[in-house]
Amino acid sequence: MLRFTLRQIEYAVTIWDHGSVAAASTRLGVAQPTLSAALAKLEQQMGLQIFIRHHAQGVSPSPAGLRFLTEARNLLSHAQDFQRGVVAAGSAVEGELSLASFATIAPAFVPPLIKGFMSLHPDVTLRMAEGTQTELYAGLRSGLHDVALLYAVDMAEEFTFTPLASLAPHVLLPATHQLAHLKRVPLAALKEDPFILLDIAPSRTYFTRILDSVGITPRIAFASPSLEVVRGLVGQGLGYSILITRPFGDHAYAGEELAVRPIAEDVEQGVIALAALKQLRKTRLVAAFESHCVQYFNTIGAAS
Amino acid sequence: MLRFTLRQIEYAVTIWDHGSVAAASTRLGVAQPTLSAALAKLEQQMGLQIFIRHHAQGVSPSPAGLRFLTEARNLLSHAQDFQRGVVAAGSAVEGELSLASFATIAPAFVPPLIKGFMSLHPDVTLRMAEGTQTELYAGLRSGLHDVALLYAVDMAEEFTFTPLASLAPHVLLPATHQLAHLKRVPLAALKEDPFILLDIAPSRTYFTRILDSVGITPRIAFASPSLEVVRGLVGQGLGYSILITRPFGDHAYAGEELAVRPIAEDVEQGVIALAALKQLRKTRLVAAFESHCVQYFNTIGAAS
DNA sequence: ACCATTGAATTGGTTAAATCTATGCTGCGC
DNA sequence: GCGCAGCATAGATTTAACCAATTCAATGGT
Repeated sequence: MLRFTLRQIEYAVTIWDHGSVAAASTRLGVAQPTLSAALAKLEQQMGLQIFIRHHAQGVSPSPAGLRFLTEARNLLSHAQDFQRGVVAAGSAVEGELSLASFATIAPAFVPPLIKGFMSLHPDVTLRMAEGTQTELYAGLRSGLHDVALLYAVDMAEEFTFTPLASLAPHVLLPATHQLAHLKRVPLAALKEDPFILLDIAPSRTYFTRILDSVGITPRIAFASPSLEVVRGLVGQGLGYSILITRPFGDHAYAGEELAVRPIAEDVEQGVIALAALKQLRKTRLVAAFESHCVQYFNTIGAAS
Repeated sequence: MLRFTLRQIEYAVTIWDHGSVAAASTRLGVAQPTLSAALAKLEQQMGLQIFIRHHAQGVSPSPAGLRFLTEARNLLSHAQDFQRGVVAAGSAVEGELSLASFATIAPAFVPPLIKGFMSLHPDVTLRMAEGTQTELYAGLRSGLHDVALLYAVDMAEEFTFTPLASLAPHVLLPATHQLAHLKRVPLAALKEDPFILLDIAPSRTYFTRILDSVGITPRIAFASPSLEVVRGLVGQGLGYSILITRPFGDHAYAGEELAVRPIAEDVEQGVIALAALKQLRKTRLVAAFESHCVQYFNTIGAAS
């Protein structure tokens, strides 16, 4: 158990600096007896006499007290530095921000987002992570991440969601497909085609829900958790797919040309949101990042 | 003003270590609501949420809280180290001891004293100083020295004195003096000789008091604050002196032979004592040094 | 030699803080 | 769904911090 308080240390060091209890009391804004009693108690708890009292001439440190006070001042500085750091972390936009992002969202949006944010707030260190929706939620719950960039589905009560953008899914066809010449492809026309599923939670349920909404029960030929593998399979002519994420250049990894077409039907859009734990009080840093995200997605006009 | 207490820090770190308020409360020996309230207050004062509460599953640090706790643990360790140091300084025989000594006492007694003490307590650092009686008293009063080795004269109420040895003064004559052949020299026989005075406070008053006690008003031919100068003057045949300190080999600096003789009359002895400030609570180190001094002077049989 | 001044300690009473016991509330596992 | 685990709240009590007024001791000026 600690036998002293920081306040006692602060008092003792101030008395040392002023060479007098009375002078220190005005400096600290407390009454002189308060200091006198606090000092006496500190000395008693430490079992060490710190000051020699000179009647009507203040006090001066004893030899042992001098060593005590020197170390005490170190400790006090440490405490003050600590507080400065904490106050800064809570009130200024600086420190460390842990951002997690859904795997298919990350490549397109995270780089420009953090570039913009870092240029606004150069003192911020960003820590990044990717994962499935389940991992992101677990990470928020456990305090691993401050915020997560994800699709606004499976939204539990315990999180707050700030909608950032609404993205339309598109149909992905081999360039050689007979419907590839259409500006907009009706899903109904693909009813009999083999379907290639991007199989990550929650994308899996989202895409099947879309097909269900237009009355299609897909014939799932392949399923892969990798976006690029799905695109490659489509490129090989093995079926069609529905995706939201659209990498630059409509070619698969191996180079096969792909046809990317809007869906003719009116289907549910994918809403990208920034999620955070509801019970967690927002730091200024998190608030700043959140508003930067909103502003960024407004700028690129992704919200439809 | 500091916005936290060491106790709050201690509580927060313990909660972190146990991952639970309840577990930490049993560990700390306080009730669970105490911790709950203390934590809530700390978070409020810091303007920062430190822990995420998981219902029925304890708590875990938030991202910002983790940084807070890491720094907080540092501060706590610092405080604990500090306390360990202070407790050790108060209770163990180690640390620093500031010893002042009267100039004519120092050369003969301080070296063997500190040699013996250091071999008993190797962890002690000794700081030494010399001075006149006035300077020694001032040094004790101001906290410059823990203890002072001096003659027990001018003993003010504010000091404690531990008598260590009682030393008889001796007469110092030129070897060629007509009384030099006597085993014991009566001061009365020197009534008309010129007197050479060691002129340091309080030696001056001590020696004149001795002469006064045997009915002599000395004819002071010379006075010097230096022991070796006095001995040299006697060696030159310029008079006699009375001294307590007796360097090895009865020769002056320049080599003249001196006759050192006991005083025939019964005169006041010089009492060497260890003085300390009465109002200053003794540390264990000071007490150990004091008893070592007593024991050392007993051993050499200097107390008569 | 006296007296005013300075500065620490003491006293008594008040307010704020820390802590306790008892109880309520909420999600998790069986 | 029901019990259990674990944090939060409420009310009461003890403890600590603080202040105003006073006392006491030593210094310095007249």
